[in-house]
Amino acid sequence: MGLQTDKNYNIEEFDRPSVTVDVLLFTVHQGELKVLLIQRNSWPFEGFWALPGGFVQMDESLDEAAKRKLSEETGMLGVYLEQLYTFGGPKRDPRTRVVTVSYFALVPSAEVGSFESSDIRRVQWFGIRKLPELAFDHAEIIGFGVERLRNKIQYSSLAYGLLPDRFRFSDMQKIYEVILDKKLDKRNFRKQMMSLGLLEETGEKVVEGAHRPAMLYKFKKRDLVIFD
Amino acid sequence: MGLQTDKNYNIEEFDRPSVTVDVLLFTVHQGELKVLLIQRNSWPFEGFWALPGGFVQMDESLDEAAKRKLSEETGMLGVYLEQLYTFGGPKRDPRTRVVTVSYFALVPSAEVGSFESSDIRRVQWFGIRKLPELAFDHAEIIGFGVERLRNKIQYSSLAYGLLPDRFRFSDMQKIYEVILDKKLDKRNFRKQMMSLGLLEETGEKVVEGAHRPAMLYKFKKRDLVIFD
DNA sequence: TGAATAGTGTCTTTCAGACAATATGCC
DNA sequence: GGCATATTGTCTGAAAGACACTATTCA
Repeated sequence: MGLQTDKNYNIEEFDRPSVTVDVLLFTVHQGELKVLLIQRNSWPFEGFWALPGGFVQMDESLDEAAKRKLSEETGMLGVYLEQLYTFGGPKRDPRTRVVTVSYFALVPSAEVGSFESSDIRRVQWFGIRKLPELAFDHAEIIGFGVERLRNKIQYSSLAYGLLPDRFRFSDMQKIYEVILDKKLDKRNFRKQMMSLGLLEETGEKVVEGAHRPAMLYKFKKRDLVIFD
Repeated sequence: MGLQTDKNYNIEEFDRPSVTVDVLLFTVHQGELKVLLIQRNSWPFEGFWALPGGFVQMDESLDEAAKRKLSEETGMLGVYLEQLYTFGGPKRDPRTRVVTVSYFALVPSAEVGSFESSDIRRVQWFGIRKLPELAFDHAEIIGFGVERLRNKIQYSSLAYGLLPDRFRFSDMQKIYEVILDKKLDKRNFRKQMMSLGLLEETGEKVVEGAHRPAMLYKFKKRDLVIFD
């Protein structure tokens, strides 16, 4: 999938790069870490999948641009966004020089499938081990984001963004196991999480199936420090 | 120091931001954490101090731009650079929209004073507690960089960039103490550093003054993983 | 009562932090 | 010998990791 070129496009016509934002939206669903992608419907990389994103407008901050693009392209609102890294190799976009500021976001599994796209392009979640053909350097960006996710989850209450308001301890443990790609010990995991002092019991229980019901927990405050 | 404006400058003439790089060059010198600044000699913020940096050219990567700018403005070569964060508020530069990708670099104290500027502007090190009036949002960028420095030093062999080839344990300890802004215990510090397995004795000793000479140490490999 | 998941405690090892005495060289 | 810095080890408390049994519900 070599880069395409277009003779009608004069790269010298512009003396400054374009600036875009790209958003890595992660979730854990059905035991897999997934990222949201959008299928491109125009050159370049027509038909390839890409991260939601687009040009930064002159009167909005980078954070605002990321929030806006995520909302426009996926319908997601109120998602916590964090700047990840800026990619700016001179050849990463065949149209012109494009510098992209990547962002990183997390949503609970329940949101999967709840987005509404404002245009005809397809929007879909992909397991990070089963990615389709990706446009631009988006494979690299996703790799970078996954790496960051793995690092951060160990030192922050990052899982907050991936869980619904109320959840079972086993739900939370599964999320950690999927991201870290290893089994964790139930007792040690509970000890660690509780020692952070961020969780509280709700008193509610989930009765489902032929086994002891699970207590539901929630994070103590809405204004948590989600990332370090 | 409100933002200045220039009626001759038509902000609407451009539909895309300019992209710059700014380099935070840190060192520890005489018991202080210092950052290198350059005095501006033109509008805007004429006479104010600013981080070395400038526009990214169309055919160079962001990393290359940072390296080039550092070299052009300070004469420093072969310095390890790491991308820090991208600042892109719509009002941060009164000329036009400017998105700046900040970089982070470290040099040993011995390099202080050894730079040569290729133009007339003044280049000078400032202790981070004694900063002059800064241009743009550079105070914020420096604050961000110092924060990152403090965080990283605890989990990486970051001090490598701040030390000369051979150094005493007490040199290294002083650097940690300055950055973390607290006294450390000699014995515990030595234990921790040695347990990383990155240091080795050189066999050389420094004889200077009326006391026991200190052994010189060095980092084991040139191709260290300097940052996590 | 068997199947399935929830929930709990102890022991060991490891790491961080507090803490003080001896070693070496110069004057 | 006195001074200045270098070098070294032990103890304690906290946290991480290994490890197995009991509890609850439903079929």
